Amino acid sequence: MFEKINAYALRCMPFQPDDLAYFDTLLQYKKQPRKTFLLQEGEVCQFEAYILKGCIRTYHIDQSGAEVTLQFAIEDWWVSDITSFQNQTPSLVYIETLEDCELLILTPENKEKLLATVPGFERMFRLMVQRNLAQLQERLFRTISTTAVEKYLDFLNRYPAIPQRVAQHYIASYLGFSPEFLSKVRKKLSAQ
Amino acid sequence: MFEKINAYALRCMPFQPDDLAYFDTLLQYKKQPRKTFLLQEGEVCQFEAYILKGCIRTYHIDQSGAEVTLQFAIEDWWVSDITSFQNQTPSLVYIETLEDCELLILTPENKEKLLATVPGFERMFRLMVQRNLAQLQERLFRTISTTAVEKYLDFLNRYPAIPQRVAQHYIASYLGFSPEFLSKVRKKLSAQ
DNA sequence: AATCATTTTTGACATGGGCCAAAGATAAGA
DNA sequence: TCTTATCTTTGGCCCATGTCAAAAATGATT
Repeated sequence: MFEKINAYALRCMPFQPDDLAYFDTLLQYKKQPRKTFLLQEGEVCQFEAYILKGCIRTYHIDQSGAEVTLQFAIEDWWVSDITSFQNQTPSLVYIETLEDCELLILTPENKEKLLATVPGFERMFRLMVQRNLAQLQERLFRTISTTAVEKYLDFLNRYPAIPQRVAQHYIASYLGFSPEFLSKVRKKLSAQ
Repeated sequence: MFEKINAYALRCMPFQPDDLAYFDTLLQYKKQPRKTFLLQEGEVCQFEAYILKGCIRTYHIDQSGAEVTLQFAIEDWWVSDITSFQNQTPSLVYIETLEDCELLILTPENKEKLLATVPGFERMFRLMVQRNLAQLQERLFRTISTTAVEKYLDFLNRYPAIPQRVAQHYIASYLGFSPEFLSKVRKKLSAQ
């Protein structure tokens, strides 16, 4: 059950076996059925979840009621609303399973214990946030300065596993255009 | 010279006077004239700079040669390319002064010393990154789902001090549209 | 297998915002 | 103060993308 997540940790930092063993004791295994929410807008996020199995989407609903997808996550990724989790403030986003999922959950209390006991984990979580920030920055640049075709091709390159698993209109909402238009983009691309 | 930055630190964490005194010894005062670069694309960022005086812009140049402004920063803000700084990897951005500036510089070595000596500063820098991440997320949502008029009004609200200090076309490049179009947006708004 | 719900595709039409070029306005530097 | 460079405004035209509505395809449930 814990091999994958331990390997993830080791890629961030050379932990000792007993550090990892302790880490594992703080994780709660949880099944979460398809099309259910791990978090809804307004709630305070009480988890960082490592995905053993399944596919999850984080999204925001804007004033006009449209969904904007912030992130897709699959096996070997973490999902959370880190802002809400850290500050214990109400979240702006929904976190929803797109498939039946198996997760390992880290609660705020257990994270605190972990960091107090094995400070090396600070590094792992810092790297995760930093990676997030860097990716988000690049995504902003792309959102502002590339065309729909470029955005879609870039998405396929960057996340080749996702299109096979999630409905196309979710990808449109990630890229920032309408599902109809994504369909037209795809038609255009396949015509060549 | 250090009152403002010490006050900044205290807003993040209740430091002891001698912690702050030590912090101050690690900061290098630096003048930087208007229209010069603190960092250029491809360089590795060797600073986090606290702005005592002046105005700074961080931007990226995309494939087609267009500038996308990532951030404006004025007095009592920090600027850096944190991704490049932490990983010591080449930066994707330019950091340029828009006015004559006075800065307090923290180098990677001094930051390391600081964190080793006063671990409480971890918190300050973590908060800074986190705030950054939260803001960037919200900005992405706005970039995707609001109109040009809404973006501009939101900018005025969020950063009322900026428009008085920076050229309008920089604001356009922050909001993601052409300078001509921003001018038309402003005309439309003033007509009402 | 049949039905119902959800997605995707298509086409017609509307529009927000880009691009270009020229004219005005402002600011910087000598 | 004058000159020159930079920035902003304006107008015209164009195209990328949105919206709406309907049809086709796919998937889920009984």
